[in-house]
Amino acid sequence: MSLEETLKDELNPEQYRAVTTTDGAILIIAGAGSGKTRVITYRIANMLEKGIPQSQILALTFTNKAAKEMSDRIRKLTARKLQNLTISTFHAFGVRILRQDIDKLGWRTNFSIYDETDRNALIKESARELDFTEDALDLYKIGGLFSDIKTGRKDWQSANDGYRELYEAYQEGLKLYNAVDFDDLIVLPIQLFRESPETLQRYRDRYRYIMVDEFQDTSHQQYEMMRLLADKNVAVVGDDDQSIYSWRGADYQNIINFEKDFPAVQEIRLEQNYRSTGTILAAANGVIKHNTNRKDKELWSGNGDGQPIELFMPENEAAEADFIAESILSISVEEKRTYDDFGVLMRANTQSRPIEEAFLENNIPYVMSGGTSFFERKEIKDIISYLRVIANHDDDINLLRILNTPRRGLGRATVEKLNVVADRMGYSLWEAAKAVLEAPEKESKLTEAVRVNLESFISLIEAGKNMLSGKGLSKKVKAMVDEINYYDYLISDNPKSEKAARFKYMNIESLIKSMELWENNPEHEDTSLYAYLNRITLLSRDDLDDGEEDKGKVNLMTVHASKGLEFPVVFIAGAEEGIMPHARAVEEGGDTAVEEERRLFYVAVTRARDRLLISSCRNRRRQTGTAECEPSRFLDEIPQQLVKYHEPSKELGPQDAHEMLQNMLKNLSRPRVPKL
DNA sequence: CGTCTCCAGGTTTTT
DNA sequence: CCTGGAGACG
Repeated sequence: MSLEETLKDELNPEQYRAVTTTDGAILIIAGAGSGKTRVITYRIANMLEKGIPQSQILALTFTNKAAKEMSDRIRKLTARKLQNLTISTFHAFGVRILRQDIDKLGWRTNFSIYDETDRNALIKESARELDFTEDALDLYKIGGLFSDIKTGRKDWQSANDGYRELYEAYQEGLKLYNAVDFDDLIVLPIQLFRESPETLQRYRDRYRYIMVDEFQDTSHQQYEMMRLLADKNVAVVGDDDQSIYSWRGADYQNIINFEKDFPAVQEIRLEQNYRSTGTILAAANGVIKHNTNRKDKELWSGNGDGQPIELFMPENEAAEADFIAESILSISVEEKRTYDDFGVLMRANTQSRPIEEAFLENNIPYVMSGGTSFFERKEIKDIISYLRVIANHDDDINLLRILNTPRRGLGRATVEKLNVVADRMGYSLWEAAKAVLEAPEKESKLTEAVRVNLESFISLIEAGKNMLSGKGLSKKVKAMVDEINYYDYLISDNPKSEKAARFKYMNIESLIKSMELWENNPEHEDTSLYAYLNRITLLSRDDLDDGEEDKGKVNLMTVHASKGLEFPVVFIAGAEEGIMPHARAVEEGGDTAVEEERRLFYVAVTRARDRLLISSCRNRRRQTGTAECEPSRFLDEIPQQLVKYHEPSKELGPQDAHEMLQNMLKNLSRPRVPKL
């Protein structure tokens, strides 16, 4: 069947129009489950089929996961190699631009990208230099303020002016260390485009067709970046009801801006839901209509009613976790489902622990996506820091991190000495270290031991230049990890538990493993250290390329991470006041925040295809002990006839439940994990 | 001068 | 639980 026939066959009239309208500006309002991903992928496949070169197409997404999913699907659909097609997150696209052209803004192209941890370290460092009083330092708040300032969400006002000097020091630090932060990945390309029209024109000439997914989640800055790039063929896809990133600057008013900036825009609305049962959809509609500030629309479904939504009220989070594990085991048998048919959604990463424990106990394979990123782990950050410093010697923040990790006798006093030189000369620490070592003995004032240690550190980093080009990055990294005796360091650093040390070492091994997979993937042409680092900073753990390993496992994730995904069976864990809506959001943001929390709940509900199970604990452990919980207000907004309540099964303690499960397991013939 | 040990405090969501 | 900081110790 030709693609044309496939399109006619598989798409409804609106979808068909969205797919085949390739020229001009298009706004696609796509409700949950309305086949949005399908429309986007078919649209791109169709463009390729029509002979538009891959290189002219740019698709911008919000998460790496979405980008990956999109290119996987297009690859399947077209059976082509997609070497020149650009499907990327806004941030990754920003990196790409900066890697090419950041020299025009005064950085060097081997710049480092600072994540939250690095940024905090830099703020702390800057504060120290300015003699900021320690108690005035709430890094969380200051980081947020700096981000708001940088992206133009806030101006300096009397209330904030106290931090102005610190902000300027922070900015100077970034430049001195040849580093940029996450906001810069969007802000600097815009600045570049403004200051260098030729550069902008180059990109405009190249990307003739632009598409933006999850448009409701774009920030003003991201919108601006898109607007500058877009010539006339630009399609944006979004759903105001699924806008859940306003805390990060997302503003679905961009939809209105879009209509203003591209007056000839055609609007296409996709309101038929293909995903969920009528019951689930009715619940979702019932909830979302409590929001006042939205485009009025109602999704409809041709699917049957399906089963009622099931609501459980477990005693506490451990019982909740047991309930989820138990249900997965029984449903997978009764309905012959594989583990990857299940999605377990939660509001916050903190909820994952008991659930993971229950999965482990019951031998349920699972993947946890998002969450404390793999790359935030100390041991991983340490190794990556080495790589960053090898790529960019002037990266003080990462240099400070590894200078004495593992211990090599270069402590506070040495750093202080180097800092003095660095400050006086306007050097980075690396330059300062080199200068101090080259200076005559008297000048340097370093003890002989320190001198030797510093020299060997420097030659270690310089030896790393063999990673900059050529092949076998993973091998070289492994050799370096051995060379610095990182495993011994882990053991001495975790004296209580050799197990912990080994676990951390295994994390490093899986990092190296993923590196190996990455460099052996024929689609990745550039496998230099730079290319690797570019990619890594913007990734979270679930983006790690571990091949097919994640297939056939239960999906555990935050609601935020679940956007754009669907599962035949969905659990929503922790549907309690204080969690959903989150107490913090209610405190800080009032009604608007509750509306966003409601959209979040709406997103969670609409992930489900066939079955939706919601649990609301009656008690939950807090830092300070156990607190009683009330069911989430959103539960009351689900029409009651759709819900089947389950009384808490008090008599069945964890012990009994465990026994019951063991019995069940014995009776099962093994292969529940699907063959790949 | 560097390292070790103990203690407090912390997490909403992500690039 | 895990990280980071302060202060004691070698």
